[in-house]
Amino acid sequence: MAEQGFFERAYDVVRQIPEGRVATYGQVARLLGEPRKARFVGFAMHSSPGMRSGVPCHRVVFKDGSLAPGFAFGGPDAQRALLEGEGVSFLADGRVNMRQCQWEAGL
DNA sequence: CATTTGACTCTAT
DNA sequence: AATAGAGCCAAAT
Repeated sequence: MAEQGFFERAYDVVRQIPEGRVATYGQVARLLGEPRKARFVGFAMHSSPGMRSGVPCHRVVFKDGSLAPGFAFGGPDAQRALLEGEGVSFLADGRVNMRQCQWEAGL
């Protein structure tokens, strides 16, 4: 089963994100070996079947720890509640505490 | 087959 | 420090 596309590979990486942890689009893209395709990672999420397929797109955030305002699965507000439910820490700015919850592949 | 677009990121001002 | 603009590359039309 080779890669059916960049998207499928992106889902595979995002799917490996443990609970209570978040990853940036760029980081996921880097794990794929293509740090320049950060845009496609997010693009893949939008086009992806969603968490229904086991792709926790809500665990994927910007490098700043912020989300995609208006494009989140129901609003960044919902994502905050969801991540908090997984044990992710949040800042007063409404951004994920990357320093504490950014997923580190291979660690 | 060529053009447009897009959940990003970096660099410059 | 914050804001603005350009770059990137693959998939969809």
